[in-house]
Amino acid sequence: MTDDEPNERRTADRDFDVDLDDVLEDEEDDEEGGLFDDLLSGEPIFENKEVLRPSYTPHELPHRNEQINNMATILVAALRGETPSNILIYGKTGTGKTASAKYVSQELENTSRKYDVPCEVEYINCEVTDTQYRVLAQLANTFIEQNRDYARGRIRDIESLIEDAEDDPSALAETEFESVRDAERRLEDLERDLEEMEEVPMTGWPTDRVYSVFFEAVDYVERVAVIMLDEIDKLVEKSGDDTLYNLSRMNSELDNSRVSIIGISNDLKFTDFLDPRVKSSLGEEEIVFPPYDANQLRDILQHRSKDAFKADALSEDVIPLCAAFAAQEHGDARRALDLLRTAGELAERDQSDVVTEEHVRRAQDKIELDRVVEVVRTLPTQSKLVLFAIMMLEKHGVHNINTGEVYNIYKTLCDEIDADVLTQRRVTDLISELDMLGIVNAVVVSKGRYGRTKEINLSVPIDETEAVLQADSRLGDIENVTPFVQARFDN
DNA sequence: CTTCCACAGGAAATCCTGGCGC
DNA sequence: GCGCCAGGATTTCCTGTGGAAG
Repeated sequence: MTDDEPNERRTADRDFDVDLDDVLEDEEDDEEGGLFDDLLSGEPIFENKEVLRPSYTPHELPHRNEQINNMATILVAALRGETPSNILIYGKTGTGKTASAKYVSQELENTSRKYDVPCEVEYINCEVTDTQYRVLAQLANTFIEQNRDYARGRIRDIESLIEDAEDDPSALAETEFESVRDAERRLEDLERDLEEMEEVPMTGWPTDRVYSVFFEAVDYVERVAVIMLDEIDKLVEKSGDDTLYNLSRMNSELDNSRVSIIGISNDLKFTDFLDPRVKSSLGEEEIVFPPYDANQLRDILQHRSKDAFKADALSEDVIPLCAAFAAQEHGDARRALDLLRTAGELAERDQSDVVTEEHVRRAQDKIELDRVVEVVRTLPTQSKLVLFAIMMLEKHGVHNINTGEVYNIYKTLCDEIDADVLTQRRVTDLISELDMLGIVNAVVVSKGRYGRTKEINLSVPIDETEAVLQADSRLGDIENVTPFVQARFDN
C-alpha cells in the first residue's frame, strides 16, 4: 500500500527533495491563487508544533526524576558556595540527557538568583564547538561578557553612592568604603578593568593565551561556574583530552571562584581514551540514563501532546503506536516525538482533523525513507558506484546477486564515468559497509561446487534510490550503461 | 570421501592526506 | 616552505572454507 503513490511524482523525481513541507505545495492544489487557502482552511491539528521538536526543553521530564534528583543533590553544593563534584552523564541519544541537564541547570540558576549566590551554568555543545581553542574562546567570551555587566553594575552603584555621600557623608558608613576617595579609587579600578577586558577572537591566538584569558575571566569575581559539555565524546575524539585536563585542574589555581564540569556523553566507553587523571576527576559522579521502554515513551508523548495538539486531534491508538515503534529502536524519545510530529504533518496535509494510526505508519515509512535518502546521498562516490551496480542488477530482475556480478558491472560503470577502479577486495568491504548501513542485505552463502559468495539484495525502495544516485553530478549521465548490463546477461 | 569453485576476509605493505613543529 | 608523522584508504598477498559435484 505504501508503494503505490510515488508514481505521480515521477516527473519531479530528478530534483529529489525530501523535505515534507516543500513537496506539500506541489502535490495537491493546482488552483491559481489558492495555493495556501485550502491548507489554511482545514481544521488545524497542531496547537504548538514546537513542543515536539528536539530543541524544546520541557518543564517536566517524566521518568527522569531519579537522575534529576541525583544531579540536584550533587549540584546543591554550588549554592552553598562549595565546589560540586564533576558529573559525567551517560546515555544513548534521545534518553533525555540534555533536556534533564538543561532543566537542572536552569533551576540551579533560578535558585542561585533567589538566594543571591553567584552561580552560573555555561552550556557548550561540543559537536559544534569541537576544538580546545573554540571551547576555551567561547567560555572566555561569555565570562568576559558577564564580568563586563558586573563591572558596569558596580560602577553605577558606586557612582550613586558617591553622589549620596557628597550630600551626606554618613551614607558610606554601611559600605565597604572608608571614604569617598576610597570609593573613587575603586571606581577607577573598575573602569580600567572594563577597558582591559578584551574579547577572544574566533581564531589567531595561541591556545595558552586563550586559556589564561579564560582563567582570569572566571576568577574575576567570586562564583561557582558549572561548565556543561554536551557530546563530550566528540570533543575528546577530535582534539584529545587536553581541554578536559586543563579544566579539571583549574580549581587548584583559582583564588575566587570554583569550576565544576558536567560532561554529557553518548558513548559509554569514551573514558577509555582519557588520561587516567582526567578520568578520575571527571568521573567523580556518574549518572546513567537508560533507554525508555514503551510505557515510558507513551507517558512522554502523552505529556507533550497535550500542549502540541488540539484537543481530540489524536485518535487513541496513535500514541501507543508511536511509543511502540520508537521503543523498538532503542527507546529513543527523539524518534518517538519525530514520529508523532511527522504523523501530525501528514494528517494536516490530508486535510484530516484527526491523526490516525494510518498516518503514524506512513510517518514511519517516510522517516525511514528520509534516512535512507540522506545516507545514500552522502555516500562516497565509490560506494555509490557499487550501490549503482547492485541497483542495476536488481532492476533487471536479478536477486541474490553475488560479489562477482557486482564487481563486473562496477568495473564497466567506472570505465563509463572515468573513475578509478578499486580492487575486488576493496569492493567486498564496501558492500559490507552498505550492509551495515542497512541499504543492502548481504549474507555469505556457500553454493557448493559453485563457490562461496555473498548474496546481496537491495533493502531499500529501488526508484527512490535510483533517483538519489542519479542526482549525483558524477553519476548523472550513466543511463546509457544499461546495454552493458544487458550484454552480460546474454552471456 | 575428495575436489574444487568463488569468493570471504585477515595481515602487512603502500599510498595519500592533512596537521604540526621548525 | 619543508620534512615528518599519524592514521585512513587501498592494494597486495594470502589462507580459509561450505558444500554440490564427482
